[in-house]
Amino acid sequence: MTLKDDKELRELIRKTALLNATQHNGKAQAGALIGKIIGERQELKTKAKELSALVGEIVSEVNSISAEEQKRIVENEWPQALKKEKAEEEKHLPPLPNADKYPQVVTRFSPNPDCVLHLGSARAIILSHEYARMYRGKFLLRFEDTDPKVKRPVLEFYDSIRRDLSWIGCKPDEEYIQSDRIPLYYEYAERLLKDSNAYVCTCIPDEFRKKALSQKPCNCRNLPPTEQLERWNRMLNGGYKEGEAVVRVKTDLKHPNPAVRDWPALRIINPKKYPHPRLGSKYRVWPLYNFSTGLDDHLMGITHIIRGKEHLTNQVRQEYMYRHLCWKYPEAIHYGRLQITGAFLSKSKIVQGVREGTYRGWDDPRLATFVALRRRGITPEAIRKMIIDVGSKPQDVTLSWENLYAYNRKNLDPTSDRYFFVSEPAELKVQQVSKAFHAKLPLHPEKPARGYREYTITPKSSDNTATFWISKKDIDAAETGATVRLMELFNVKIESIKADSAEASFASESYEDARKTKARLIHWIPKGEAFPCQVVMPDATVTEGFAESACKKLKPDSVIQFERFGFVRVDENDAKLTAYYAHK
RNA sequence: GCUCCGGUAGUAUAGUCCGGUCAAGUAUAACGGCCUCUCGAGCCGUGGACCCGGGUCCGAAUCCCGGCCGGAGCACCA
Repeated sequence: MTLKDDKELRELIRKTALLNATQHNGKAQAGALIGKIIGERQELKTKAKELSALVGEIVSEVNSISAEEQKRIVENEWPQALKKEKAEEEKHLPPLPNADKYPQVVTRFSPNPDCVLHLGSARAIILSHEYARMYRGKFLLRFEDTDPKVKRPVLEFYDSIRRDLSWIGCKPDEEYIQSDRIPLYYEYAERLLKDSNAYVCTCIPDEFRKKALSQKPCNCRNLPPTEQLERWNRMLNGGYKEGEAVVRVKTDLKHPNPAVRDWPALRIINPKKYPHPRLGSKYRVWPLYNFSTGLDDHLMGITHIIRGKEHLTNQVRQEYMYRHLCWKYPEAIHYGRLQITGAFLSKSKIVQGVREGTYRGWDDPRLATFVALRRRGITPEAIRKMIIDVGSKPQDVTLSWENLYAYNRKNLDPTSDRYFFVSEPAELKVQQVSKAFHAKLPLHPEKPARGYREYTITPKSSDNTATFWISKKDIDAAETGATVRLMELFNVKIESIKADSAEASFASESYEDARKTKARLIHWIPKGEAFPCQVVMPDATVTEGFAESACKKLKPDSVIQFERFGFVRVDENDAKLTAYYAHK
């Protein structure tokens, strides 16, 4: 039977075409239809050409019908089909490669303790931790502190990293410090030397580089193991000085990437001149990154390495060593660089800025360090969610703060109490207040159970006036003669405006009046109920003003919303309230 | 220069491996409206993208080739 005679198929095409046409201004498109039809009836794949002709025929029939008529037919014959369905799904991480080949997934985060943690490290941390959790595996912390000279570790950062990790919700299951494992690295160095898989190179670096570039071995490479071990001992006992000898792991000298050829594994650092912050002058031979990391990843049973793509060639280098030792290289995921608009995410810039005093400290609001984000009231959940959404792709990403704020707002909005903060206070004097008013302001607009702040406004008996603090911004926006509502209190009519103050008269009490006239709603603080407050903004400038007196009882670290101003985190609260601005 | 990697709306992401129900989904931002005693939240709606050029194919975001753009590595750093 040819397709042309297949009644059922013709009907399917007609239905699909009509549906398609009603969705696209009365004109169905043959290409899209063929896709849909084949999607539903895979067996037609081989007859695509024939099908294409048939679809073309039916489509021109359908397209010649008017749009109204098409719609009528569809509504009559397939009323169900017009309904749109929306599938909602929670985003999770894609599966890890070959996770089922290992008895347990083990991931690691391995920082050099030479700086505090920042958003740039968040990807390695959160993805490694999240994957470990997803597969009920283990997440290890490993301090890579084997360079006492160029990237010297600093004692305070071991602890700050532990704290930051636990704040972000990624507590490690185990912790290792590489500087405690030096004898282990020595053992493997000897083994590689003994097996002629490594050699002690005493060439001056430039000379070696020339040889390597021309794919030739240097004179040290082929010396016998006994000689290598003798040289090794000389490295250890001081027979060579810093820079005079280095252990190299043998690779392929013909490897297309010169950077891979016979890479250095251990070198000498003058222990007197460059003592290690933890161990002092105990060692003079220190492993280099590829050696210690490569060994540890295997020895600690790491199954999945998640790190930046700058490490791609390091994997190639390390794989040579793995072959020498007959080990299998773990799965490795290399993600792209992460930036956030306007912030420096490089350790060197952060360290330099703090040291030079450009920033006030590691938690300066201009920085994207964890401590700075924490101080501003950015929640760990928001950061985690954002990083998980970004995932582990090899593309570079530039995040915008707005994005982070949106995640954070979702966390903060339901839990933050509301208060009034008057920035750059200006005086508002209201006349003709004939009686005392009682204002009851909810702490949260959607959750009355959270309670209220209450203020009684009693006019001065001599002239029936009441005086408030309001923001200069609201004074600037006010117009003489206009009505303004003091939120949850009463409406006033603006009589006169000066630079730093305004006068008004009582207009009415009901909220309905304000709605009818579309009066602006502004926040206020009764004179006498003002509590000095400063808000440190994200650019480190300070906005001075008054918080309402109910804020006196706020505890440091709580995050609140100053209405019509933004979310802030209470930083200090004694004679004066100091808050850090998070975002609108 | 050499060696690698990557390019989907302003931003981020889904889809790419294995071509078809993708005239491209989602979030956020923008815009408009509704709701709300906050400029917050919520709800509804609108606009917005497959880097470019060829090729294969009935059919390409997806496969192939070329180009362009971006990034990383090329340390006795991690």
